[in-house]
Amino acid sequence: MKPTELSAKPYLTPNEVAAWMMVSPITVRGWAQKGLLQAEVTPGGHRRFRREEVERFARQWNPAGNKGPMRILIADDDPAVVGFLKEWLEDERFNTRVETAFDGFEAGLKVHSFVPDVVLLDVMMPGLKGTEVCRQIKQMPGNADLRVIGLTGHLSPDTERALLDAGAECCLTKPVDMPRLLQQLGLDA
Amino acid sequence: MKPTELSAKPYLTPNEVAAWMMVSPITVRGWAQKGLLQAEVTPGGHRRFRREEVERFARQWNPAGNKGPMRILIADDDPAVVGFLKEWLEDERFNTRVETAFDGFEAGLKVHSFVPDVVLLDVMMPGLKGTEVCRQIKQMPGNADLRVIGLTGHLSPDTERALLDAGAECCLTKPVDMPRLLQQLGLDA
DNA sequence: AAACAATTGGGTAATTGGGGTA
DNA sequence: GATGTCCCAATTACCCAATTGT
Repeated sequence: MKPTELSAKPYLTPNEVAAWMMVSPITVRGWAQKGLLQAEVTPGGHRRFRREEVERFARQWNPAGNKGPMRILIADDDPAVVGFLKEWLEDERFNTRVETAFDGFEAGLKVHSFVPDVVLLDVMMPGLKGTEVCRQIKQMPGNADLRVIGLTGHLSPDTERALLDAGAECCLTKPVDMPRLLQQLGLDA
Repeated sequence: MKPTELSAKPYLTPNEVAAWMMVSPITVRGWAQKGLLQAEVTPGGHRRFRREEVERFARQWNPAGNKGPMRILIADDDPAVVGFLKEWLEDERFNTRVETAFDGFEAGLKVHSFVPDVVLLDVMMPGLKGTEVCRQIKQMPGNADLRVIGLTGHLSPDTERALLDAGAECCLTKPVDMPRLLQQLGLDA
């Protein structure tokens, strides 16, 4: 029997995480205790880390020197809009990773699990206030650099100002002018 | 052998239990030897574990923590309901930490940032489908043990069944019968 | 039925893990 | 903020013979 098919196990021990992150096991323990890194617990009280969670954590603590694909989260309740944007943005010419959210809850979850660089946010999603969402994102420690681009059908000067005040980078109208969006994202180079 | 038709078989082998509990088979053997985990025995002396028994054993060590306050996230767009629940649940007699979310996005964020043991979820929040939210929570790595208790004004058998299927623990009607809720949470002991 | 690979049990030694504190 | 150390419990590795499933 092969003792270590490390890539096969769906979970990692603290030691394995420590080795991967090039830190001491004690540090990993600290992360877990502070809730920064989510852990499962064996009946005996030892921690086990799911691979996905470790990867998420690694991404989160990385963005300092980040290279790699631009991570884009599209949050809109209209599947047509989402599909359209996703189609454009996943073009092979760009170096992007695209994730979608069709309601506010999913968007909130994925801000943490996907750790996007940019959020394309429908500011008129049912049950949500775009400005509030924007403010909440920016308010979270570590998310200050997360870019937010608002999308809306009817853009009044008031709502736009409110959005920008809340920390949004800009606000575009639907239907989306893709060249404009690509330029804003910096994908037109 | 097939990957895992875990939910089909009535009993589990030591290896399967080990994978489930994120532990090595040897550890499972240890649990069985100490009598912590009850086992059947084949004619040849190999152990077989009944599903119910393994679940019992797993829950014995996990449920809402043997240590620390119970972390409760209240997700409801009605400030009156939230305030009422928060007031009750923060009673000093209980060992609780209560956090609130007034829309789906905030709820999604706080599932990760607050890391609740239980979510009290208004299943009729604007822009949200309670069953979807529930499913998304359960689907996330590490959140399998997160309890979800639905709250709704009008509880139809259909919506209740859908919620339970999605992984909710139960569904209560508003106005909330607090003794009932406390009992469900396990705070009435 | 017979062969074969994978799994399991038993026992002991070695390693790892958690918590608290420096 | 990350790490070292101590104590003690939980988990794992390694030995080989027996059982299981195909």
